[in-house]
Amino acid sequence: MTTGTPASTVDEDVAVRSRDAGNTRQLLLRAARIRFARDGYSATTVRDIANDAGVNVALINRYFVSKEGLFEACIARVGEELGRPSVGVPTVPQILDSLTTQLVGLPSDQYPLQLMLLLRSSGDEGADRIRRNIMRSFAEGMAAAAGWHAGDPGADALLLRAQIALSAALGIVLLRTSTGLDPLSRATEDDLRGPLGDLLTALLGR
Amino acid sequence: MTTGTPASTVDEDVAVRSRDAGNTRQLLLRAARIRFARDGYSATTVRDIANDAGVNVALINRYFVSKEGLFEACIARVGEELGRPSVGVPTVPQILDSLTTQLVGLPSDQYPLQLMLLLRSSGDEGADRIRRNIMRSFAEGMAAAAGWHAGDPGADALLLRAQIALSAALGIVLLRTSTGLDPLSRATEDDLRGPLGDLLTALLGR
DNA sequence: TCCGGATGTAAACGGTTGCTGACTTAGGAA
DNA sequence: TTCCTAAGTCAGCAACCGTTTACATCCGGA
Repeated sequence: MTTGTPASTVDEDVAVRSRDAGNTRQLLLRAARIRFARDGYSATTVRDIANDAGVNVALINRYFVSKEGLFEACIARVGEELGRPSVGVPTVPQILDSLTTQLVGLPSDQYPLQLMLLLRSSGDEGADRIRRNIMRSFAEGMAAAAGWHAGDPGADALLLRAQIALSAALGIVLLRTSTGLDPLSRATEDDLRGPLGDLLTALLGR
Repeated sequence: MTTGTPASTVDEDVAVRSRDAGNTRQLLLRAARIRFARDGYSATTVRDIANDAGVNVALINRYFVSKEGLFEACIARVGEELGRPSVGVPTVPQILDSLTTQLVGLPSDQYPLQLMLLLRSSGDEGADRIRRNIMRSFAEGMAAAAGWHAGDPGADALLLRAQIALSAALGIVLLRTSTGLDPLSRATEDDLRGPLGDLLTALLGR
């Protein structure tokens, strides 16, 4: 059952040196991201990842210590790429824009890898802590658009609403990718923007 | 890593006959539901389930053919219990009520098992089809509250909104149970009703 | 009372898992 | 050219996976 659909063996980066530790690390990371995001942690085997990356299995343990370590590196990379802080407090429409694009996936990838990875858990405390921190800051960014600011006492209600909005986004990603539920799974970015806009303003205000 | 926290070995039903196929089937189903819901399909082992149920492992294959078969039986039971058709078309407030209670879990269970199971996939086509059908009819029930009725041409937008509402509910369940994200994970039914009500009316109208 | 099917048990099967250690090989520094 | 280290290979381990098989045991109907 394991192998399944290969995650489109990564073969970009022409003119690579034949022996380049940094490059093989990247190859492993890219392949692992896709596998973990698409199939989940425990359904993914290290041999699958190594095959997709075109790399020997043992190198996973060399460069990432363990399967857990590789997963944690994937999650951490999501934190870096998703956590690029936009200068200043974003507005609700800005949040809507970035969310909808993240939600259908960047055109370069065929999956919204970042958000899909956020849905996955390995059960390991290290990776889960990173994941939680990403979500926390993500939600705080959304709450800030509604007037919330850090350390604000008694404003849990606003933070809760932002976290609910985040839940909705992740739920949409999950149902779009892991079920064939129509019209949701076939909906385009434009189809989603309207309902999602209503959802956001209802939770966070105009 | 597998065994983990035991899923509170099921020991209800006093005065059971010592050898009762129907009863052991139920024991296996209850234990499996908790494991699958809490840990996911591939992270759950048949030995875990059998231990929790206090039953020999081989009986899983006897009564459910395979691990897949057991999972499919769990999903099907969700369909039965969740799909109890309320007479007539529900109103949005009624949907809100049933959704919030389902969302925090029935007081008898410590988890919202029904919705958590809906989040899980085994990759098997049989179980996934059942899952999809449950979600479809669930979303159609919600859309009906907003005036949608089956076969309505061009009303995909309304069905899409209902499916987004369902996504939101499932996303909330996922984040509440699989991450320690506060205040969301500690929110009570009352805390959730307000934001969730706004969300529903924004998507489906009053 | 006896028997036969239903129910439960124990052990093992082949395959897969993550991981390791001993090894070869490439490629730059001397 | 030589040599040493980083990078990659290979075979295999021990544990675990889902499943099967052969066997024990119970219990209701004859």
